[in-house]
Formats: sequence, structure tokens, C-alpha cells
Amino acid sequence: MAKADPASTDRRAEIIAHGTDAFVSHGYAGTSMADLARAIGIQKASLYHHFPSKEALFIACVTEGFEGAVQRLEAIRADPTLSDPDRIRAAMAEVYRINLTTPVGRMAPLIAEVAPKIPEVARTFHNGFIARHYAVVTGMITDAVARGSFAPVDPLGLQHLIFGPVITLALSREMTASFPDRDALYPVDRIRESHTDLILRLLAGPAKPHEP
Amino acid sequence: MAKADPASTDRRAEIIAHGTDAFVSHGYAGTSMADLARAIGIQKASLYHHFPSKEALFIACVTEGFEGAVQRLEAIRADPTLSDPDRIRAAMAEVYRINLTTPVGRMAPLIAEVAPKIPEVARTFHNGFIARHYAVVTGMITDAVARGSFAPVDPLGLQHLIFGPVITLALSREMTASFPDRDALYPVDRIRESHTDLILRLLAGPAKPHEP
DNA sequence: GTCTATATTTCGATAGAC
DNA sequence: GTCTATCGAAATATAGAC
Repeated sequence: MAKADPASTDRRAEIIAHGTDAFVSHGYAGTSMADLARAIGIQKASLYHHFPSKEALFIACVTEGFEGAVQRLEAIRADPTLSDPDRIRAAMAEVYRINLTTPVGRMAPLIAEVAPKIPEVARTFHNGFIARHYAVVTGMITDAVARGSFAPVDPLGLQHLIFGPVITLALSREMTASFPDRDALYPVDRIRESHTDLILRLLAGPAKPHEP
Repeated sequence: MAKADPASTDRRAEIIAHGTDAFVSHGYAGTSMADLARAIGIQKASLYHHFPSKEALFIACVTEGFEGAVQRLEAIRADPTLSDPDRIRAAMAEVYRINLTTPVGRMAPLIAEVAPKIPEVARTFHNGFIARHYAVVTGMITDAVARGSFAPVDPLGLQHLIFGPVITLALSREMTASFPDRDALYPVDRIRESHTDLILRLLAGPAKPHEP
């Protein structure tokens, strides 16, 4: 994305950044071009100089938002200096980071809202972001199982066990954003550490029968 | 659905049923009173005979939607004929049923959208539905641990490991509702069975070190 | 590229007949 | 209880000056 004119390109990126946040927070129908313009500090008509319609702006927010997000996970998978458990720890830390500190973790319901109106964004987002994230993490686990580092596990079940709690946590925290006790109800660090430990425990092998 | 006066009382329930589905599918702002009336087959003005405003209708959809949903889980917890593993199996089957066959599993983002405008619905839904569901399942696990049936586990981590994949699955399936290969991407039965097995494996006890 | 001003449609909500 | 008709506000989008 190299550009000559910073005044022009930066404005477009600024609109996309604000727009993504607004769409994720208030939904597609709940985000008005007037509100968005006011948040950025420009006039409504100026938005239409950069994007021909609200729909085009939305598509840009969804499809340009996850560029580069998969590459960090790919790098963790390919890093030869990591042990297999440390690779899982690093991957889960990155999954938590991307889902809890960027809007992407709250995009699923937004896509669902818009899918009947703009069907292609659902495929673009799913194939370009979700499916690739799943594939990288599933791949690094089956790699480790093949090397004998981990016990065999059903990849489909484990994939949902890894991503499900993170995405639900992002949505739960947004739902409770106004609660004064939100961080006590959904403490990110504690949940992430416990989650990671439990996943590694499953990968370590089948259970030894519990003796009361 | 028992019907005494099909003209009057059922109309209110009919509006709430259609409204809940529309709100969950298209968001609060994305659901218009005109569309809702058309879906039911009445005129827009008739909606305002049963509810004074769109906001009042929405609050009714959220607060009346989860009545009785917790009682089935409570019954499973209290059932003396179940073994502890079977109790977990029954509870997870019920969690999957409620989240995947009723709109409640897709309500979190809807609540998040509306929370800035109607703050009280977030607390009502969280305290009345989510927190109680969490408490029942966490309680039946700590009960079993106290009886010696299961190994000790961090209840917070396990709670997210149980509910997270289910809620994310409900959202993923809605996001991909238009995909012809949705059931292949997100096969409910396979995921539920694998998920349940992995949870029971964690509860069975600490891992035996894996030997390649 | 950004602005003011405006066209057009759709929204939530109300009035009043039946 | 449901209808037709309509209001005022807010939405998307456009026209044209600077």
C-alpha cells in the first residue's frame, strides 16, 4: 500500500479504521454515514469522495481489515526455535491478541447481519481470515502429533476448543462493556492462562484414570 | 403453545417470536417495524397496539425469551439417577440444544449493539440467563470434584471451555448460513460429540505423560 | 478534497375510522 | 384489534461552490 500523497491515503485509512470500529460496535444498519463523519471530524459528503456508497465502504472495512493478520500465525508455525508446547503457547497468545485487541474478533455477527444483503463478504471473510486461522493452528498441532510430541487428538474438536472460548470471550466482553465489574466477570489474563494450560494438558496425552 | 383466545393473546406471543428472530438475525437497527409487520402479516400500526414502542418490543423479546431455559439445566444438575459423567453429557447436550436451536445463542452481539441505548437489558440478560447457566454447570462440576468423581480443575477455565465453543459455533453457523457447504464446515453433531469427549477427558484427570 | 445545501426514501410513531 | 393515512425525523446519496 505505498502511496505518494499522504493527505489522500491517510484519510482513506482513517475512514476505514473508524468505520470498522463503528460497524463492529453498532452493526451495519446502526452505523450512519453522518455519525461516522462526525467521529472523524469531516462532513458527510466527504465520505462519498473516498467511497461511492456505504456498502462499498463496508466491504473495504471487512476485506482490508484482516490483511497481515494470518502472517503472524504462519510465522509462529514456521519458527524452528520453538518447542511444540511453546509454539502452542505462542499461537494461543496471538489468537487472544488478535481477537481481543482488534475488531476482528467481533466481526462474525456483523457478517451475519449483512450476509443477506451482500453475500460475497461472508465468503471473503471466512475464506480469507477464519478458515486460514483454523488451518494454521490445526496444522501446527497435526505437525506436532506426527513428530510424536503430542498425543493424537481429533483436530476438528480441538480447533473449536481453541478458538471458541476466545471469540466468545471477545463478544462477552463487548456485551458487558458498560458493567463496572466486567474485568472481574471476564478477566482476560486469567482465562487465557487457564485456557492454554487446559489445551496443553489435552495435548499431553490421554488421561490417567482419576483415583479419588 | 396452548391457545385459548387465538385472536388476542397469541398475537402478542407471535410478535415476540417473530421479533426475536428478526432482531437476532438483522440487529436492532436493522429490524424495521414495517418489515416485522409484513413478516407477521399485519399492519405496522397494529404493532403499536401491543407494544408502545420498538424499544419496548425489543425489551420484551430479550427478557421474555429465556424464561424456563435455566430450569432444564437445574433439573439435570439435581437428577439423582445420573452418574457424574452422564450428567456432564446431558448438560452439554442441553447447552448445545438451547444455543443452536433457539435464538438465545446469538443474542450476545445484539445486546452489545443495544447496550449503549438501553443499558438495563444487558444486565437483565446477563444476570438472568448467562450467569445462571454458567453457575449451574460450574456447580455440577465442583459437586462432582468434591465427591471425588473428577479431578480438580480450574472452574473458570473449564466454564469457558464448555460454553465458548458452543456460542461461537452458533455464530459461525449464522455467519455461514448462506453457504452450501455450511454443514460440512460446521457439523453440529460431530463437533458436539468431540467437544463432550474432550471435556470428559479433562475431567477424568491429569494427563499421563505422552510417550512417542 | 472538503464544504454547504438539498433531493429522495425510509424510519418510528400517531390519528382516527371501523 | 386492525386498518388507512400521515407526520416529522433521520437515513443514503447527489449537486455544485470553493
